[in-house]
Amino acid sequence: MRYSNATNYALHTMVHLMLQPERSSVGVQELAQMQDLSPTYLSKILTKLTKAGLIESTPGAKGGYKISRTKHNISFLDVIYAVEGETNFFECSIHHEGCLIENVMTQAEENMKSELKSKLLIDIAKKAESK
Amino acid sequence: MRYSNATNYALHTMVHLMLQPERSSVGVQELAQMQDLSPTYLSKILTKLTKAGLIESTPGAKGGYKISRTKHNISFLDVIYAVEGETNFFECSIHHEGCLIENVMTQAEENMKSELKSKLLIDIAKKAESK
DNA sequence: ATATTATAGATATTAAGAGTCTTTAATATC
DNA sequence: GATATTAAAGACTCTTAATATCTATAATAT
Repeated sequence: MRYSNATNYALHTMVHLMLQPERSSVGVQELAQMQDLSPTYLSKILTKLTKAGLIESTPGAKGGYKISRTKHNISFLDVIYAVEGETNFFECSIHHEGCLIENVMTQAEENMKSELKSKLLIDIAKKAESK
Repeated sequence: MRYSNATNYALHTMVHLMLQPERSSVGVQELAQMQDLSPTYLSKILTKLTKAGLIESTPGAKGGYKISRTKHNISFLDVIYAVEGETNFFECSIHHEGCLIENVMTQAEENMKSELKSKLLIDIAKKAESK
């Protein structure tokens, strides 16, 4: 199993937006170019981030996308959920109560997600900046 | 992202085989019926487990599949790797050295895998037995 | 009014997963 | 040795999700 490319693009975009001075707006054109993507495709991903409240969009001239002013401490998990939805890695197809296998898999998944929830984009942005 | 159904089937089959008295052979017919699968489809999955050395197969009358006599302490991760391959959840498409995002994702993935490596099928089988 | 930029919807393409069918090879039993 | 049984392998189909692309529409700044 793999995370989608979309998740990868979203994470890179978020860090890039975090690095903007004053967290000002950047157009999809520039964001797409940066990652060698078509603007229309990236905009689909960015709309998901917008709906999740992670970024804000303003149409029109001088518009674009910028980091949300209201949502702070955005984590890796926030971005993943926004792009991929809050689905589970594993679900037992044989629906018997309290499947022991599902229990183990779910526990492992939750630990991973808990870790990704504690990883904040801002920390990555700061690290990237200081390089 | 999701683990494949095949992984689910494989895990259930492994536990079932663990529960056999003397760990004797079971035919794909019975294993498939148990999970409401077609035998030919399940056999594809079982062949992967065989090649990975997790189970042993004997063709012919009274043949079937049984837990490997040589490989002990089979973990959840062993089964997952056998079925899905040892792929990574996340790979940065922009191939720059030491991508900070990839680092975070890889670390989280490794922790999860490390946990799944410590979860042994035999323990699940024992729990299931005592119910 | 015009240029710019995001959003939405329709559509096409590709890749992977899921599953079936048929043939071949190996083994046990008689 | 003949026969029945069972796994392995290969070709093939079907479905679904991801990955896009294109066009039209709505919102905003100048």
